[in-house]
Amino acid sequence: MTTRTEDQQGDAGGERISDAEHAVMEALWKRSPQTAAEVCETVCKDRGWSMPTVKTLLSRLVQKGALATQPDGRRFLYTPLIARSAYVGGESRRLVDRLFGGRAAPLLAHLAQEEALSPDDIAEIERLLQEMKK
Amino acid sequence: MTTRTEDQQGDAGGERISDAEHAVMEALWKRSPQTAAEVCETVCKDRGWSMPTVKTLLSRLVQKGALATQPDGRRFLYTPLIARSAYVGGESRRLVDRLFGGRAAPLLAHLAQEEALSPDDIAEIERLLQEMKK
DNA sequence: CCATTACGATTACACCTGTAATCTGAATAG
DNA sequence: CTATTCAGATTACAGGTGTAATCGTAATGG
Repeated sequence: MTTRTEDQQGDAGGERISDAEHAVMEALWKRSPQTAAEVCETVCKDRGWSMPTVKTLLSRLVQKGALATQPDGRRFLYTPLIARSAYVGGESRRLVDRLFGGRAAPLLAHLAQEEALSPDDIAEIERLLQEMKK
Repeated sequence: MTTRTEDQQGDAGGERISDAEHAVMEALWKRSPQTAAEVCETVCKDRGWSMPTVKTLLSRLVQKGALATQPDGRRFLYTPLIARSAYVGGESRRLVDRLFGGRAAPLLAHLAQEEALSPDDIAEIERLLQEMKK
């Protein structure tokens, strides 16, 4: 059973994580726990956000069960509840299911056509395949 | 330059195509041109939609520049303006950029871990890589 | 003890999306 | 010529998303 109909990108809570929220998650996957201010430090630059925006996103992520909060005096420390690999795996599967009927090979073909594959990528993929076959 | 900052999934119009809209596009990529009724024939079953829903999606897609209309008596014939390969390529690139820093190899690794790669897939990917190296 | 700060919580609000019902005008049946 | 039908257009409306301002409260400086 390679194709899975039900989507479920990260389990924990099962709620979908939006694009903006994802940026916040990335910051916390890179390092955690962090305070809201620290997260902002990381993402506000890149995305042109202000603190309130980050606060909102953090709250929504907590609601969605994607982050845990741990009180630290007057503030919160935020920690991811879903692993990056779970999220990434889920999103990848979603794409492959939606666009390629669940088959990864056509995806690779497209990436190749789009020149998204460098020679290094090709070498690395071959290495991966070798390992997989073992 | 493997990583592209600007997103641009299908060019024509540049507007993003939503999930529901994508289902309609698929029907028209499979065969075109088609009338709204014909499209509904294809998708209403699968998605549990009614005609009005399909009409709305078709209209939005026309607005977004993803579909062309060609009057046929009282009704319209709809034809995709963006190629499926362009859409699929764009979406794939978006995912790879967003989650894997633009590198395809880690994506493959994840698909492998998630067991989304069958032995057939692996064989086919190897074949693709061989061709690419030529 | 009081004024200011620094947080998280609440509220805001416009746009997008999913999902339709209703309107309007033209073709067609009688 | 008129009533019905059928197509696209307009409107609807709740929930999600991006992006924030404001509120309430607890700590902190003086």
